[in-house]
Amino acid sequence: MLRISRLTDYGTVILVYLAQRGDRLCSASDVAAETHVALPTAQKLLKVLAKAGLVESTRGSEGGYCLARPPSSITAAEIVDALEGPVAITECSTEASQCELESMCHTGGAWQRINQAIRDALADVTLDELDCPPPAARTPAHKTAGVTARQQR
Amino acid sequence: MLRISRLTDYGTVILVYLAQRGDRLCSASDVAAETHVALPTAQKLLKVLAKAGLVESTRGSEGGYCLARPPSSITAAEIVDALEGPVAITECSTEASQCELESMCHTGGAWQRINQAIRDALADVTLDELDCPPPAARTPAHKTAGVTARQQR
DNA sequence: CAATATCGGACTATTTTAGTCCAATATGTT
DNA sequence: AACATATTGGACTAAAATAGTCCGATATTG
Repeated sequence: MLRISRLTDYGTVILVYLAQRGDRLCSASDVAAETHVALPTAQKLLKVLAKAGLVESTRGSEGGYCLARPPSSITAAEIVDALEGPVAITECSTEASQCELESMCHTGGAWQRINQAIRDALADVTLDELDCPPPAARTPAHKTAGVTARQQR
Repeated sequence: MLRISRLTDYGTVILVYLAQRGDRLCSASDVAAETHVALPTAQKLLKVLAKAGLVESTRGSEGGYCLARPPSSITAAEIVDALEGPVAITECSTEASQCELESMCHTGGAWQRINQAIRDALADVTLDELDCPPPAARTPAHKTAGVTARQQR
């Protein structure tokens, strides 16, 4: 259905939470408790985010995670890239793969354009914008105004 | 990885082929042979596309499929909608679902905006634009210029 | 009436995604 | 120095979405 994975969704919530905490370190347990993401899942996500360089980790007692950069410099595109790999609408956008079977593959350029447009849209939103529902302005004409779902398990 | 499903990819190829054929009827076997999509899969896709109103079907001997509307009036958004349901980046964009757990769901408005941007990008591309690599103009600055992959089975 | 082709649904297999767990390592405290 | 706490890394299982297949029914043409 052309959606981001649940893990990416959870990961975003976690990042938003870390953004709210500022520079203070948060253990994985803290994050899980506050965001209502299952602990093992939160641990997994924090590991991935750390490897991607979006959060920094401190080991040992009193250790924990915090954002590696200010929230205004982290974009949705980076988050998606970190959690589910580079955006690639069509299959061959990433790998060479066995295409061009007799050059009958007429679809191509346009999907690349769409892909780029999506990337642009993602790059345009930063973490601090994800923090809170829009400041009453922006684009108020949305039909399905429900808030993002999130379930415990 | 935020990609369209393979079926949607195949479906697009099929629609492009039908567009090239103009008003002439094509049997599912024809389509499968020409597009190199497995026959049962092509049948399935054509059924879905017919139900969505993108193609018209004629039964009986000498029957087949053809586009229901001119290619310039069919957008990528419609194709995606038909083949994998409405675009909904986040889980609750579609159903009410059990969200707002203690109103700690701060992520919301921004994803809706991203979702809308993606829809706009999809709505901006029509079937005849998907037909062929871009007419040398548009946005020539794309890095990954590979053509979309498609494999037999 | 026979041949061809869509229609509609059910069904299986495959792949991707979620989620869990455990041993190892690092840091601070007693 | 030893212990408690917390990250790290990888492997592993379970669940769900996606792909792909098949069959009987229906409609149309010759």
